[in-house]
Amino acid sequence: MQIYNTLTNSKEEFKPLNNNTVLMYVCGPTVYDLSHLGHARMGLVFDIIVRYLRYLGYNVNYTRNITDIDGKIVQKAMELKLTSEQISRYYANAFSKEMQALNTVSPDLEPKATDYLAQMIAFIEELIATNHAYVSSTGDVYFSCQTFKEYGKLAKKNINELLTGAREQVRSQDELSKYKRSPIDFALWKVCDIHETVWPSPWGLGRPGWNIECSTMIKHVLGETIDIHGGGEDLIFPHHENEIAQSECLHHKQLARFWIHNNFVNVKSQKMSKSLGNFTTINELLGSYSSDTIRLFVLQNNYRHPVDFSPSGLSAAKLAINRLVNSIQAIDPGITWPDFLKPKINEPNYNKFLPTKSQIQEFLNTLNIPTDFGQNFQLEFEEAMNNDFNTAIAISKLFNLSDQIQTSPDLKTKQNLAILLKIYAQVLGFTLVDESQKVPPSTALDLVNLIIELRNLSRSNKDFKQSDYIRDKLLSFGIEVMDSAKTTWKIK
RNA sequence: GGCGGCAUAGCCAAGUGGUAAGGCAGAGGUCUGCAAAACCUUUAUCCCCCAGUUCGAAUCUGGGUGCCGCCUCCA
Repeated sequence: MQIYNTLTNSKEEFKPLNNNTVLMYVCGPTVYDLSHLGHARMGLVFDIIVRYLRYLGYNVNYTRNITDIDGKIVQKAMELKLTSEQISRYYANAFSKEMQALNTVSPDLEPKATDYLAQMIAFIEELIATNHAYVSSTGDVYFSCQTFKEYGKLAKKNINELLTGAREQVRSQDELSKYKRSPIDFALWKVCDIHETVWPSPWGLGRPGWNIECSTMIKHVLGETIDIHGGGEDLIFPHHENEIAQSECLHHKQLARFWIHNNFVNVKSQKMSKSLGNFTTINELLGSYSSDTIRLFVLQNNYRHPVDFSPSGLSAAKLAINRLVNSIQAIDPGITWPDFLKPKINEPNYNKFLPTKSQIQEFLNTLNIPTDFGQNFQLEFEEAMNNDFNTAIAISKLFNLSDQIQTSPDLKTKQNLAILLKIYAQVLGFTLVDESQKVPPSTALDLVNLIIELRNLSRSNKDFKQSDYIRDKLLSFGIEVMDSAKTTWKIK
């Protein structure tokens, strides 16, 4: 299994530190607004990583934090005259629902910054005690970047260049830099006096800096060294760089062995972002496209390359998904699925128990799948995924399989290959639910009216045999028809 | 300015030394009372430009052009 590591800018063989257990932490959302496609991409990329690692048999501890301390949350709360907690709870909830609607596996742990204040303060105190941090004349606490000689190793930045860059650029921060020993030092604790959302600390009322929460929660939830740390590419600098600095200064241990970063969703080759206002929310998207469609659209691209958002791209993905859904119809409806493959969508956390390779293999052995094709398929699928999660190739194998199903002359082969397709689509998180015959309520109303109209046509033709048949049939569906001057109906 | 990335058919996109995956659109066909859907077949002598290394390059090296991201909150 090769994974591209941002730390070394190269693909490396992945092995967890401790046997079979993978400790994985992903930077989650700051909950102050609805999420957009870009957040969905982050969710989907790490969803695939968790799914596939579990498929390989790893015991993955998937932790994704919720940032519920942030100036933007405070600002929104003031605008709406609500508390920060109300705002963050609302949007954390919305995010969780959206991620579920996208059929992503839920994190095992979802720590919130507000639950780790004491630990953050202790963390900062230790950094001060070891001279990696200092209290400025304003009372704010800063991390002293120059005490960490490896500062810049993740983002490949040279500390001197950062210093010159900062001097030229951050003119608006002149005020601030007077209190910092170095312009690149970042805040660990900021004192402030907005009543609503401040916490007491040895340095006075205030809020923790953004970077300290992840270092602290990783330490307390997962440990001092984790296997995988992930997030969006824009977090590399300064956020992840700063996490490394804080944690490694304190623990003298590597914070994360593999750093995985996903690229962005672009709109007309410009980054989709809140600040540019060119975003489409996940909810809007889910109104027009299924989770499978969105998933295909995202996963057809390499996760380290930008995806260009376009309605035509999504429509293409929608049609493509149809082909897989149609091929699945070849499955014998009488098949008995093993427990681990049964849909358990109504159970909470159903998707945490993902089938492993060996479970799938055991089941496939009971079927009579032509070994030449079936085994090649699995090998090629895994070869693709083992190469830094090359979902584009893995998906193309799904379409190859679909072609095999359609062109195979033998019914049993068709059925078995369709089972193979369904299982491996599931490994990639596709549901392949056939939604083509889902009748929306408004259409149901139109249908009843159409049948009443046709029945009235029979009645006016004095074809009472047919009109009675329709009335009885409708009644058996629970729809009572009443003929007066005008025919009416109601649900009985 | 520094660092990083990208440039492949009409469109999206994988491939990073051995002769171009996959999806959409297009073309032809099967099916069909008509229509639609579905399915099948087919579609790049070539991978931004120039020079070089090599038996062999889209893939490596050097140079150039264009686009994007990070360096400031952002997945």
